[in-house]
Amino acid sequence: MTAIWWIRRDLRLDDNRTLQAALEAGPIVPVYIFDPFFGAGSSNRRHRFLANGLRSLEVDLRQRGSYLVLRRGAPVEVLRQLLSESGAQVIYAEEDFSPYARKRDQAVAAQLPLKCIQGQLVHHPLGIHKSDDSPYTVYTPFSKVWKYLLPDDFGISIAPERFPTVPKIPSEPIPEYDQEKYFPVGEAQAQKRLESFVADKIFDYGIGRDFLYQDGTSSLSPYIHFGMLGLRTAVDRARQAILAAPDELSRKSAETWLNELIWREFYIHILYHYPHVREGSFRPQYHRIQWRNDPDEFDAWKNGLTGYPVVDAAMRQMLATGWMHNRARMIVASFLVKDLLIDWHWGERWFMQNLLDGDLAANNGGWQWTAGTGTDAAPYFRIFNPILQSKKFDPNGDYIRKWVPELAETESSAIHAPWQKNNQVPGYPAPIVDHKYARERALATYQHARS
DNA sequence: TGAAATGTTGGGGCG
DNA sequence: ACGCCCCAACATTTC
Repeated sequence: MTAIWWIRRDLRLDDNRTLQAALEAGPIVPVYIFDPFFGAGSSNRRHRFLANGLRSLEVDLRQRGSYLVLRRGAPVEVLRQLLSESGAQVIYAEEDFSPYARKRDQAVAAQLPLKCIQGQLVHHPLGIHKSDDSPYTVYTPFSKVWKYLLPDDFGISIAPERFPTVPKIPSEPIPEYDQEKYFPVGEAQAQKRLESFVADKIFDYGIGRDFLYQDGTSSLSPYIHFGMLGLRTAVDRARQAILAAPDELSRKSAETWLNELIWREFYIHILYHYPHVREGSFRPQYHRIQWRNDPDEFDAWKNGLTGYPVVDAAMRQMLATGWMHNRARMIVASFLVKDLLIDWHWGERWFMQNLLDGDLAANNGGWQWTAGTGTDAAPYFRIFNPILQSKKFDPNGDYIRKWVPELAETESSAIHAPWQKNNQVPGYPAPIVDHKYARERALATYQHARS
C-alpha cells in the first residue's frame, strides 16, 4: 500500500518514526507542502533556511532511490490531489503540537486517511500530568516526572539504504537561496554538530554555556526546530554523556544540557494545554502593565543602537547570523521589557522574524519568562544589569568587539560602559536610558500592575 | 537562569 | 590598651 510521507517539521531520515511507519506500510511518496498560512515568502530568513533544508533532504532521498514532491496550497486540497495522482491510500505525518498545526491536522484527518505519529517529542503533552490529571505549570516537578518516565531505550531508527521505488509524480522546483554561513543546512550537518558538541563541549556546558564569545552552547536549535535533528536523538546522546561523565562536574554539565532540552518540551506542553499564552500573559494580573512602547527606542533596540554594548552586540549577532546566544537573549529581553518597558510581544515578534530557530512555543515561553508573566517565570523584580552581565560573561569584551565594530579599539576596562570613563566613542550612541533610573521605573510599573 | 540595599564581621589606622 | 572610624568581604533581605 503506497503511503504519502507528509513532511512538516521532520526534515530528517534517521530517528524518524513517521518515516519508519510509512515505510512499513509500503512504498512512500515524500511530500512537502508550502502552506500559505505560514506566509511562505522568501523575505523570511527561516523560510529560506527551510527551503534549503528541503533541497538537502531531496539529495538524501535521491541517494536512496526516492525523491521529494513539493507543492503549494491549502494542505487538504493538495493532499487530496496527491492521493489521486499517486494512488496512495494513506498519509503519515509527524504529530505537531502548535495550535495551527493541530487545527490543520484535525481538518485533514476529518476528510482524508491521515495518521499522525508522535516523534517530535519524548513525551506527548497528554503523557505528563499531575495526579489530578491537570498539566504541570512549574518546571522542576515537570522535569522530574519527565525523567522518571524516560524509556530505557528509544529504539532510534536509522533510515534504510534504499527505499522502494514508486512512479514519479510532478513536483514544483525547490527554490534555492544562499546558504546560512553559521548554520550549514541539512541532517548530516546537524548530526555533525551534535557529535562535536558531545565530544568537545558537553562536560563544560555548566560554565561554558554562559560565555558569550566562543560560547559553549550546542547551537543546535535551528536544526531541532525543523527536525533536521530529532530531539530524541539529542536526549539520547545527553543521557549517554551523563552515564559516561568522568566526574561529578561533568555529569552535572551534561545534566544541565538535558534540562535545556526538557525546557523546550515543557514550553511545547504549556502551549498545548494553555493556547491563550500566545495572545496574552499566562498570569492575568500582568495584562495590566502600562508599557511605554516608545517606537524610537524599539528601533534602537532592534538595530543594536541602544548604547549598551552587550545589548547591541547581541542584537547585531541575530541580524547577522539568524541566531543569538542564550544568555544574550535573556540580557536583551530583560533590557527591552524592564529597562525600556516595551511590551514583550514586540520583542517576541522581532525574534520570530529574525531567528532561524524561531519557535512559537519556546520563544513565547522565553519572553514570558523574562517578562515575569509566564509559567514558572522569573520574578518581576529580577532585572538584569546589562553592564554587570557584560563584565561577567564577556569579561574581555571579545563578543562586543566581534559584533560592534565601532568598539573594536576600545579597551576592556571601558568597553562594557564606554560613557562611564568619559570615553564616549565617536560613531557609537550614548545609552538611550540610565539603567539605575530604568530599574526603579520598572519596579514601580510592575508593582502598580500587581496592586 | 539577578541585583541592589542593608546588615554583620573583622582587620587595620589612628588618636 | 582601647574606642572609634573606615572599609572590604561576606551574608541576608528586599525589590
